[in-house]
Amino acid sequence: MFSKSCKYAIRAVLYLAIHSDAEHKLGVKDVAEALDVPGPFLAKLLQQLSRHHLISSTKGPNGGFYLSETNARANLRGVVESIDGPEVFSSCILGLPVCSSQNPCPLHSRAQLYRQGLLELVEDQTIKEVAERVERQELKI
Amino acid sequence: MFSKSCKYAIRAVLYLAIHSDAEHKLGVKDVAEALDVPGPFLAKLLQQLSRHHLISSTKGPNGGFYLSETNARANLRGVVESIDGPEVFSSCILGLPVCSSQNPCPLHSRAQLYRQGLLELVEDQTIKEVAERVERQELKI
DNA sequence: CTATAAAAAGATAAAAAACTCTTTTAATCT
DNA sequence: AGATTAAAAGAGTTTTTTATCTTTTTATAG
Repeated sequence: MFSKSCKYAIRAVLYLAIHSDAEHKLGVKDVAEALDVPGPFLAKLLQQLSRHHLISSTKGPNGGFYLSETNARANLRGVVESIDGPEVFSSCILGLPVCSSQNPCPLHSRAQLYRQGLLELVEDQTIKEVAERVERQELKI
Repeated sequence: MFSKSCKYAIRAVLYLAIHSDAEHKLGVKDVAEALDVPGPFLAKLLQQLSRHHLISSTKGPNGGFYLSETNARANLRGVVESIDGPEVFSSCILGLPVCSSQNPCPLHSRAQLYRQGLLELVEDQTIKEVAERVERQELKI
């Protein structure tokens, strides 16, 4: 469903939500090791998220990545769209160039249901909320 | 969501459901041109589906691919599983190696909803039914 | 039984995604 | 100001997915 990159990105954002803030920034290495994902690759993803203002970062000593309060109040949709592109939520499930309610593919109407589920998945709770749930229930990222 | 291969496969199966039967077999080229997908690549996919008995084929003059009555009474789940693997319907949405109701990832419970939608999409109608709808409503494949 | 048509199989090539390494830039601390 | 730290940026490399080409097998028709 989501690309590998996107999965890494979501997990990294949740990790930052739990373990970082403006006073406690984390280096790429910290996050990469904690999540067991390739460091230099994750760096690229975090840079991309940072450029899109979905996470925050500063350079230099004591620099690193972190989630600002504002970042944490957003939901995961932006993260997904930033990495996999906005079309993951709208593109035709059969890959047809044109597919809409007007001109639907054979699976269009049913695909809407699953699409809705997907949107709710990333939209109906903030990153902070997900992160708090992870802490409360001691979930693994 | 589905790989490109899988999208081609679904469309090809629907095309066969509409335009072929045991007496009217189609060559790879016919299908590839009708769907505007790369011929040799589609050939591989059709061979794979044939090996898994999801579509039928015969060699030689007047040979080709077609859907038997039995093939057409199945649903699309087998097609998807044959190409993209069965795990598309069960693997963790965050890519975690272990993720279950016992040991859920942060998005697990909500992901179930979308997963359910996906399964219904491919399971709750037969290929024949989808194909008939395509004909009735003149849908594009 | 021979020629032919079409799928099956195998081997190869191109494109995209995933991953790595090196250099540059910008903060901070002494 | 100079040294240092860590992100940003750029330039590769590897792996996987997508696509192509060639040869082999098998069924049919003449």
